[in-house]
Amino acid sequence: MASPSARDQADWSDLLAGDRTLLDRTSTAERVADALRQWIIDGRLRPGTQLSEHSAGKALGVSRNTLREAFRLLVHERLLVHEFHRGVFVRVLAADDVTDLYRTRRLLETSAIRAASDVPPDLLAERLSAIDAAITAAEDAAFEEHWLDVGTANMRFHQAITALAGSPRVDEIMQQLTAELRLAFHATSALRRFHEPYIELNRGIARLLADGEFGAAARALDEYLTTAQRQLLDAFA
Amino acid sequence: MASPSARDQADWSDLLAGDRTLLDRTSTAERVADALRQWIIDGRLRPGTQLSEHSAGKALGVSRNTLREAFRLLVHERLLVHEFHRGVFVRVLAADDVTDLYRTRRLLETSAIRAASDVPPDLLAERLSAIDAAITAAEDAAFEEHWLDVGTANMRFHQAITALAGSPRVDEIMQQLTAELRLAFHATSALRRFHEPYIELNRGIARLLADGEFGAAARALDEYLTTAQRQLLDAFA
DNA sequence: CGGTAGCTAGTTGTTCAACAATCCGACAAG
DNA sequence: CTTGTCGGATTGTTGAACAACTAGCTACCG
Repeated sequence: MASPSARDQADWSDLLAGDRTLLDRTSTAERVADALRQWIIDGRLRPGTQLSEHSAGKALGVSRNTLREAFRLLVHERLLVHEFHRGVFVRVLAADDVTDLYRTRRLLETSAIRAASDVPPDLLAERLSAIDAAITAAEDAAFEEHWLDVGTANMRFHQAITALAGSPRVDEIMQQLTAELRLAFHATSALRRFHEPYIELNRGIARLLADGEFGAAARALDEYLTTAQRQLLDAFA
Repeated sequence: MASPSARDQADWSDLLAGDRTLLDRTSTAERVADALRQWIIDGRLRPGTQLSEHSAGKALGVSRNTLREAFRLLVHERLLVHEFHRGVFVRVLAADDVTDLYRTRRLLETSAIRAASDVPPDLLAERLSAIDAAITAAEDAAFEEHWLDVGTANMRFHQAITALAGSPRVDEIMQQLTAELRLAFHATSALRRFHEPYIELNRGIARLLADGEFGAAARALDEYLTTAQRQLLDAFA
């Protein structure tokens, strides 16, 4: 018990416990849901598309029951809508949805920034570097003119912002919101014009955060999101 | 088209469209999920209980597949946990979960209060009256010594607080958080001592809101939640 | 010509039965 | 006390079957 080898074994079990969740997640329905989610996020499945159980099941090589379980998961994430006795469709966002998505984002992101003032310095530095990494990734992708990747990196910037709150639940909520937002982005064809100008604004906000100007950063982000929302709503009409 | 009967028909279709969502929600899996959710929230299913597919399916009179769909829904709401090849269990909250739940609540509720300053007066009055109604319900239930109902009314108070943000998504997030919180409450046997003292504090916050003192109300709620969190964490040990 | 009722074909909702994969406890061996 | 092995029980997944429903077509009637 007090021997060195016992101590090693305790360390092993801790490490294994951390990985267990990753190894266990091999359910067929979840993998199907992962694939569908990726297809929707990438825009390979356009909003409004109907996913028939028979053809989708045959295409993916899974049974109807398994596929229905996967559908349920994505319906709960709001990526699909389920109409009783009619089928499931890739969600089509309405203008109201965009408004509410941005309202929720604004609330979460600005609160997370304000909560950052209570974070211990070492943790804060770690989270700020995650924000910087996302911006750098966006800059690199813009240089190579991969506008879809720019969008992905921008999303990761905003997720890193909410991660300042240090809450797993808030992180998951934000992840779901960003996936939902992709549905809106696919409505705008000009991805470049939509994503490119925000990289610089993101850099500015990161600078304010690095200087500890949390209030100013929150205000800047609030204004920023209002602009983005308006631009996206315009593209809807 | 312009005849009175055509107008009547238009009115009918509007009315029917409003009810359709209620009538359509007759999926067996969802009704099963509703029943299970209620049992968990009421404490009839204690945290840690395993729900075997066979016995639960026989008890509810539904097939295994339908039951599994219902399980998926509740797993996604974090009321159940699913362990691969082992089964589903009523969630057992850890201290970390309670901490994170309160962190998220604090973020959402205080932000919603701060957002209330931008709400038009007539809408604001409506939402404030919903808050008052919840407090009154709690007072009545306390008078009759129905402590479970006091807890329910208190939850509704907090949901009414977040409703100040005016966002359907925030409302849904909060509803899920409160359901999850019930799991924690069932760990404390002394429901009365836990819920009763907060009624008066709620009333005080409502008064601040009615006076337009949003900043003070947010600060009071923040402190309040910190106290409640500590009390709940103590009950966990 | 316009609209309505009924019919048909195809899809979804739900159940059932079967088999494979996995977990769990018990028991035996070192 | 740990390690292997085995058998029963539970879950994961599939396929088929039937009921319930939707949508589009047709024929009929005014």
